Amino acid sequence: MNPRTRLLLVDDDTNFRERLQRALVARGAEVVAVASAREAGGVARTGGFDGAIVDLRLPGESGLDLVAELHGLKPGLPIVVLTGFGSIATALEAVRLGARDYLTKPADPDRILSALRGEVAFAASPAEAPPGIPSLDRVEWEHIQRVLTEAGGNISQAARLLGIDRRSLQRKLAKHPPPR
Amino acid sequence: MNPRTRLLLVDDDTNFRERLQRALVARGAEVVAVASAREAGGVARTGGFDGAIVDLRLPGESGLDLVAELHGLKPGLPIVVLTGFGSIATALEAVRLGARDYLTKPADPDRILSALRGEVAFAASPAEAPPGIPSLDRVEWEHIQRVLTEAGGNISQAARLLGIDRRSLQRKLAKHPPPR
DNA sequence: GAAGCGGTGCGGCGAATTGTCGCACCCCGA
DNA sequence: TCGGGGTGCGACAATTCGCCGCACCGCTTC
Repeated sequence: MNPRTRLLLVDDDTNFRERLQRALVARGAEVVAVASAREAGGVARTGGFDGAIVDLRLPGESGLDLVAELHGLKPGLPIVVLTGFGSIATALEAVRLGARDYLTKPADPDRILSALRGEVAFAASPAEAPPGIPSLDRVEWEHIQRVLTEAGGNISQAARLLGIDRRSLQRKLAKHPPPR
Repeated sequence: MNPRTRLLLVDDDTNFRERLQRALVARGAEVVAVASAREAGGVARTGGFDGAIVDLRLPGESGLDLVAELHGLKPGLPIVVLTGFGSIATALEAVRLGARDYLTKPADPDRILSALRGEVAFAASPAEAPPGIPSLDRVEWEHIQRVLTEAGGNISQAARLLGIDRRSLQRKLAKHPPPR
């Protein structure tokens, strides 16, 4: 990440995009941030980028298509896909289309950078890290966190998305600091 | 799937393995089923297989290692990875190691076969199928199903794994036919 | 500036769910 | 035949949830 890496950031969530852009710039990268696949296609054609960060849920065109497009433009380009809460199917699809890695959204900037560098970060140990079976509370908690992030921290909206009462969400958040 | 396809099935769960084997045989395949990575490595070396189905959580060696081994033995071999409840990270890792697809475990035999054939089944539409945000109930229910399968239908054990009371699990199962 | 709108925190209360204990029954290996 | 473990189910108290309502705030629009 040294000679002024140029990155293309594509995400329609303004807040998230700007925060991530700042974080990446702070780490020494040059970041071109756009909000749509259309814009991304345009600027990608102009400049030589060293990597791309693509949100999967984009207005209009799917991020998946953008991945394919970017990959076609410059086959070796490291692309990482970001998404609010991903499915295994779309993750595999993204990789098949040329993405290098696939991260879920409350994503650590350092994690993103190392993914772009190709450090899979996880394959360190040959044996799989046995995840154990997550408790019900655990799963619930993680899902709440994902949706909350997805909703941009908006509790009311998150509650609607989760199909529970806002009050209940508040209580869950208040009690549940870390279920484990 | 015509001229007597030979498949290698690797899963340590006897019940699940035999059920799946029967289902595959019923669909016209010849199936060699083994319970461990060690056995799998042995028989894989002997016979010409047309595909392999590998459980990720195997006793001792990880299914991931087995995937790599099988892939090394015969690079073109279609391998699908099965797992009780998978993570995106391990799914990507499995594909990197040579697996063709990655399915979570209450898996439809037909789905497995089409995955082996390379029909990604999902990539039909270029645009992503927007999964929407799963409700809390939905997520809970799906997780319960996974764990229940993992426990081989043993309600008491599943309840322990989920960290809830057996009685509660019973009630959830009784009420929740399909939360949606 | 004053509505109007949507978000947040919080109290309260009846209804629904959960945790727990107990009991009866079954299957299976010692 | 006994003991261990699984299953279904009833009962009851303890929680939690759904659903009001209220107060307060920031923002956009008249």
